Amino acid sequence: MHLNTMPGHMIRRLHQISSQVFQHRLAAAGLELTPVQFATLTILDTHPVLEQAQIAALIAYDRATIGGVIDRLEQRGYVTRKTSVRDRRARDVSLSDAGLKALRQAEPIVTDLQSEILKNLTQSEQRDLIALLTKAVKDTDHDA
Amino acid sequence: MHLNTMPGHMIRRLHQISSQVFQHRLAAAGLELTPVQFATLTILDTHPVLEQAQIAALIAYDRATIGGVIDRLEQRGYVTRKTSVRDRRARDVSLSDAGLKALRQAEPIVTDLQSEILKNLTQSEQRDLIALLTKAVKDTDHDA
DNA sequence: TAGATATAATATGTATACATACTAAAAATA
DNA sequence: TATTTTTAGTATGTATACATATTATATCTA
Repeated sequence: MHLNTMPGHMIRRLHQISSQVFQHRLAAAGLELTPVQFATLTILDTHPVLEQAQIAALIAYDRATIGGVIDRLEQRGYVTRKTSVRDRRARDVSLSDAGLKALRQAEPIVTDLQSEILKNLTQSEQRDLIALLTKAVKDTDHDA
Repeated sequence: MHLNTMPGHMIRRLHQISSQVFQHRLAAAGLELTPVQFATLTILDTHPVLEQAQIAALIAYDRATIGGVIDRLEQRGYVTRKTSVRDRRARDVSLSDAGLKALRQAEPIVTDLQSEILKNLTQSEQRDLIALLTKAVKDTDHDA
């Protein structure tokens, strides 16, 4: 059994590299945002108010995990959370001014670091990989 | 900022799909092995004895994480661990009979599930993706 | 509309994943 | 060889990641 021929193994390793580059680059810029936290802030930037379940759906996440992510973002003052008037089970989450500021600081760094994740590939290969990843992830149903 | 054009985000999502397919397929077969546990057993299958640091290096892992993985594999009787005679800091890890048996049961399922992870891609696209992943992960130094 | 079903979020438990600090032991070097 | 540096593993703390169970609230349906 050769791990290096198994996409699952290679995907795990690239994900690992990706997370590390992200964390290190942001830390080097004095920011402390995880990839998931960044994704959450990004989604909230284009949707003024979202319930946690909607955030989970938009960035393809588990509801339980998102709860913790929002907890930490709220503690740091990056998002606000209040019970929805429409549905008292739901919590309306919004980006705060501080959250927007952090997001704007992070954006150029995150854009920049993408090519570092794929620095072993040529520009053309990077485009190919992104296209393949996009198609691979395209939502038919991997869960069915 | 569009998450869907960022390799980091797409890689995270594909990794997520990959982990879920792995977990569900193995559970459906009555086996409870995580991707990392499987990778560890696989490496030990081709190396009779390995120190934890060597395992970490071979499957590209953190030493602290591997410690926990080995703990759980040892608890379940899949590996044995004893202090190295050559270096009293190190622990020699080996596959047990039970571990080998679990590995042999898991192997065909894991081989099988790889194509399910990439089921949105054609055979040719799957090959292209694996080639690109291999090159992307190729060890120059992402950590430097 | 009452009872069944579904859903939003939380709580709990397990397993990565990694940084940092720590201990013990080995290796390097002055 | 004494001292410094490095290394192997563990401990601790934070943050995903997800399964399962629970609670509160909506929604569906008989």
